[in-house]
Amino acid sequence: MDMRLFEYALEIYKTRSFTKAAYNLHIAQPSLSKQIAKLEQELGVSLFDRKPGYPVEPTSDGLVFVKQAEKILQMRDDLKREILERKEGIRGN
Amino acid sequence: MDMRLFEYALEIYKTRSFTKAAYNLHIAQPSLSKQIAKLEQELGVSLFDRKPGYPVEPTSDGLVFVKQAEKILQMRDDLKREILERKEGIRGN
DNA sequence: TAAAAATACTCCATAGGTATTTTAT
DNA sequence: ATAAAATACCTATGGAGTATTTTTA
Repeated sequence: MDMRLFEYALEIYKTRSFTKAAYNLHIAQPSLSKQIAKLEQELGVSLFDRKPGYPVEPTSDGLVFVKQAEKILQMRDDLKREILERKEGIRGN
Repeated sequence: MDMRLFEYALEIYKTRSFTKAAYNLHIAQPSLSKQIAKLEQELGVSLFDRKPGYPVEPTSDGLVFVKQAEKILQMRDDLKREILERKEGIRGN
């Protein structure tokens, strides 16, 4: 379960669509479907309800997952930025 | 920058050694060295000071990185556990 | 000279791609 | 009939391995 999957799940949540999410993530739709299917298998729960003709809906597990994923991604980005700041700031310690 | 790298950096921090960390992580020492080198390049900072004959020391950037990495890994594990609990608990929502 | 990390390759697992099929409206 | 997701199969990137060299105390 790595962070790429967090980004994938989050984008599906935001767009309510595998096709749109894949487009925004710059990967092909089947690649995205496969990754999510694998993640759902690994967790043993379904994260999204799909029904052709309707928007993709997160399950209650999916909602928990996506919300926490968002926090974790935020922390990672904060860390990256902090290292950047330390590198460029006037700081010799 | 994915979570595998967080685990790698954390183990080096704990053991103060690439060789011991690689052993604990069940990967070869050169593989670990390569991954850390790549990470350091990506961040543009050095995370660990190596000197043959002395324990590996985290740099100040390395310390910041490792501490935050630890928190992020903890959150990921919490999420995994939470999904598990929801699956197995008496919960129908 | 002995230890630990770095290099230089080789290999393979899997993320990702293309083509097609299925599904529900 | 259509649009979106799933399935089947193929490709290739990069994570990991083995062998070897470098470093410095």
